Amino acid sequence: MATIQDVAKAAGVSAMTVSNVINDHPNVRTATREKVLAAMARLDYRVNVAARNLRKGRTGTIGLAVPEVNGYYGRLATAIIAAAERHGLRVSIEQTGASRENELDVLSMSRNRLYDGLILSTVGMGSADVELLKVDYPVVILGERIFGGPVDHVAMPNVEASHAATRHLIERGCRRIALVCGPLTDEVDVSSLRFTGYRQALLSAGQPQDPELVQSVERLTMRAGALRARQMVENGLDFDGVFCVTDTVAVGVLRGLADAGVPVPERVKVIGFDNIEESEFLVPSLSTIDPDHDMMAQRAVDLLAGRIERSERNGRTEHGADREEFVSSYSVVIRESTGS
Amino acid sequence: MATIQDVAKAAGVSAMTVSNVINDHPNVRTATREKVLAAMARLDYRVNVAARNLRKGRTGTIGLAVPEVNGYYGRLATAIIAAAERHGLRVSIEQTGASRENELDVLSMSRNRLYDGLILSTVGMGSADVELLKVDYPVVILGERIFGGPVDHVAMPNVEASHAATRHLIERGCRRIALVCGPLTDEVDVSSLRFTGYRQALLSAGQPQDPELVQSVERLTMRAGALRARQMVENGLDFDGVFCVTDTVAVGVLRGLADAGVPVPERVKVIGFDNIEESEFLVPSLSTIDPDHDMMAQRAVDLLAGRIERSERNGRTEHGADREEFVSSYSVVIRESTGS
DNA sequence: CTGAAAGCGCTTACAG
DNA sequence: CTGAAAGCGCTTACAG
Repeated sequence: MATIQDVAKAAGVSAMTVSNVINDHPNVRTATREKVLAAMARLDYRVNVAARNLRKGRTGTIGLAVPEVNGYYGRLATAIIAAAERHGLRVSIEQTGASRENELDVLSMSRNRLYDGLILSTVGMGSADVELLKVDYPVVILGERIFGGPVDHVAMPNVEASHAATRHLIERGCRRIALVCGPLTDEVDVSSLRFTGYRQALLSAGQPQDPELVQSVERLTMRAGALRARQMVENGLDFDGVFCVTDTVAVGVLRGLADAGVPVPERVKVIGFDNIEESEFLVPSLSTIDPDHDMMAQRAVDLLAGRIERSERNGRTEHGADREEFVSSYSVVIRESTGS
Repeated sequence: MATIQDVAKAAGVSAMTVSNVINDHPNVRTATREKVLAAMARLDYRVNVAARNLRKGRTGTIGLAVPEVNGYYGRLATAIIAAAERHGLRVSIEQTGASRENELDVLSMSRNRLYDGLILSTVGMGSADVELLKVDYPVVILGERIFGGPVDHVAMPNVEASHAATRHLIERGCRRIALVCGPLTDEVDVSSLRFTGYRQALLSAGQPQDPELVQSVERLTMRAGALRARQMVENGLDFDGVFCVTDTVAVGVLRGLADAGVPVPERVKVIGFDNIEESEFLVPSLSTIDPDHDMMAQRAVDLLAGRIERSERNGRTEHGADREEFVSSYSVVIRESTGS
């Protein structure tokens, strides 16, 4: 593997001049540049990024920590990679498996200067862990659970959008609306926030809040949704609408209702949240909330890139003061499952 | 940011001893080790990975180049990240967008020693590009299109599994089986290979091969599948079975048939390929081919890790001679769409 | 069991 | 427009 020294020798110039050519610095005579380029081609020279990183103190790579690279997070990751590319940044993906421990691990790993910054999708960490976000490199939180922390935050309008989804069911004539959600906690997680929006909508409409209608499943998977929907029908639960806190679990709910012989939307109307790709093509197609994923991704990367630039100029990562909280826009997508 | 020198000074030892502690080398007295660990904790020391990489000549990171991180490739990426972790390797994902150019870009980028090796999912490159795979670092090809190349290769049993899928439809009584596939080429791409399996099955069963039944769409998306299925019915095409070359396009086909009022499986039976997560929960649930993704991922990473180790020992990446070609196993998953 | 020193391959003030 | 040299922060033969 040829080094910059080899090229310098072959071209009859100094290493610095080779470096100048590589980095497109202006002060190189055309003739010199060409000599160097020829030597580089001849020796099949490739810059050693590890050496450059060490010298520059940055790697040009950001970390993206998500629970997994599937479904919703796959879509998000795709958007983030695209946005990072526009900033000339590479993305390295870490899977956290939604565990608090792994999320914290990622935080201390990245400190190793492997990444110039980190986009962390918090699912396991709670607001009690806010202090641990005070690391000495740029971090952007993407998701719920941590608000008012020491770093930039990009989130969805969970409460408002859930309110709108539930209201949509009410407007379609539903009077007994079930909620299928994950475990409800005191934390500001996805399920709890969307539950709040659901409750608010019922309240605004003057509908009674029957605890039996709140169907919490352990994990928001298709399988869990299918199982729970069947149980709801078998147990004789009286309901004519379902707000599912994710499209993924809604796919299962639609399946479970079909298994139980309940026609959607005739007898029960269903709405989800996320607008994953398949929602449009299910039978019946799934009404849902469409948060602006691309904008969230773009924003998260922009914020991080800004932090990286500033911390480079200052030599320090600042905390507190000027942090940003961005909430994306959303729309209600009306399809067959709510009787479009 | 504390360096190893700072720690050495604080602990009253040499940098080398600190290094020995960090890397768990045996020859350190317990008392010394503890002094060093205490100093590390006090200074909040984190190893500088860039420096270590430069010194070691490797990064502990492998590249994974896939068209996108969604659907099928998301699942694969998840499995690969898990497998790499077992080898102590980090994974950096590059999106190629299925273009030949980007795939070639990734090949030359990684040469920059950013990655210790590369898993490349070829979708755009063709067999004409085989020579370009002769790079001086370990590469494993994951996918079709390039067989007999200079590097290890992990593939699916496309022809055999497609044969089995089609035979399943025949056994269910289908006599006019349509194929929904991508563009058919002379290359060994997914569509062409699966088309071959389809044709073989028809041949074995003594069924006529009607070119009208081969429905090639530009891109294998849900939308394209839905549109094409509707057109097939509207155009009065006579068919009682459909083999879709991917589950993704099959989701669309099921939707399109529903739009056209064609009951599945009563009038038309449908089978896909890939066994993506949602296939089980569609209405009707989708019969499909389940290739062993986890095994493919595991195998690809094992092969790459082996190459990395050997090229480290030899200081050279060998080509040709001992390359491996691994074909995964598969099973036919029978569900409602073929009238289970 | 521990240390002094070289060197991995770059980039960048500083000179000229 | 070009060069000599220092230094980024590690690891590792080589000594002792």
